[in-house]
Amino acid sequence: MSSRDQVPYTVFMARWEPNAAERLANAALDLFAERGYENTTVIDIAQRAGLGKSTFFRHFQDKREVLFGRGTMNGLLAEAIAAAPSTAAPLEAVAHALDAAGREVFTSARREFTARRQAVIAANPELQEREALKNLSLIASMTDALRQRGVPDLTARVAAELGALASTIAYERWSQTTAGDDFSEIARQALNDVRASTASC
Amino acid sequence: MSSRDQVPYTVFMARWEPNAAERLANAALDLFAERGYENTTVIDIAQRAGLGKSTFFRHFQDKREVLFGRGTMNGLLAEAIAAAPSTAAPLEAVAHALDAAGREVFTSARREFTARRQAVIAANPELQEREALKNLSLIASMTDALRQRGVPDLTARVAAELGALASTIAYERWSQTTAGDDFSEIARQALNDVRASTASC
DNA sequence: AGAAGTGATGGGACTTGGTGCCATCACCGT
DNA sequence: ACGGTGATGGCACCAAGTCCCATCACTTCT
Repeated sequence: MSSRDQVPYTVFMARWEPNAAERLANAALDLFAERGYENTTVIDIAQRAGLGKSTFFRHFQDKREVLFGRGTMNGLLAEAIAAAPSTAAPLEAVAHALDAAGREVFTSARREFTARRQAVIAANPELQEREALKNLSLIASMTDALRQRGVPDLTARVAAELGALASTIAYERWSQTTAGDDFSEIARQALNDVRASTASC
Repeated sequence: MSSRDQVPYTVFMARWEPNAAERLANAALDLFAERGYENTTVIDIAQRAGLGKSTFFRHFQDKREVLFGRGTMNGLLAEAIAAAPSTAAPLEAVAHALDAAGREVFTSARREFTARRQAVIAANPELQEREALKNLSLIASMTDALRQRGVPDLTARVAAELGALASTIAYERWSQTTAGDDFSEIARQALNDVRASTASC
């Protein structure tokens, strides 16, 4: 308290700096990577971000959600599917969606960040549950978007499911490549591989 | 304490009656159906089963797990896939697995119970997360079982995923039928429908 | 029969996730 | 200078989950 008065205000005033949610997310990822998810308290996260416990829960529904940020993916994929040419087959529309994901989310700039995040998730069942649910939500969004294109119900579900599988496989390959390969290309290839595999079932 | 001595022993001695886990699971399903998952305390469940909180957590890892019992499904599906004739294509082996599930798990005797359980899950996101994770685990088991039959990696994943989708769809149809339809038949039909849909993608 | 052992249970203390409420603070417009 | 607004902090509180130890019913050995 007394030492605080001797130094420039901004050094200590994390309280009113902007981007509280982003600071919290970064602090969380750092701590999870350092000591693990279970050995990190919400209070720990808030403190590292220069905030309080209350503020954490004002920005995130729960402790897990801090790793899954603003779920902008659903809308992104749905819009990309809707924007696909009306002549495109279901899986081609899904390919458009994966392309959009590569352009907007899985950019080469965020590759390292995404990898760290994924490592944390892989190390904790609680986080895997949340991720599984988010994935279900993505599939539901894609299914809806396909239905609105006039795709029959069952076909829409199958296409969305195959798209999600291709996305998962693409992500695995993308995070293993050392070079700065483009996610969109990898995803397109993965989707073709998946489509080919459906034939040999 | 004093009143306990005045009445027959067995009336109050839930403590040493057998099947503690089963009693807990039944009590939990009842209470969840009555007041909802969130309005039910672990202590409530334990009390209705005539047990204590400690005992609950000795039988189940957490509050959610009480609805997902002994995960015997993984082994069942894996064994059924392994037992399928070596000439069977991947999806045919998966069909064998769904058949086994219909014979051992989704029996007409358990239809009502399964329906109540599913209604409770559908009403709560926390439980949906757990179910999503269990489903991932099932898919992983089936994928492994297929790989051990010599099925290539990607094909195994696709087949397992399509099988899981067929299973979900079959379950939806099965729980909607008023008659005592056989799950195995419905599942076989659902798998055929899914396979047909993959063609029109 | 009595003693010792075994396994399931009960219960309380404790940590943590999560909610609710209210006072406080910085900033903005009047 | 004044009041309004929105973000924050802190506290009290409940429930989930962990730990530890005493207790109890039942078994086995002496």
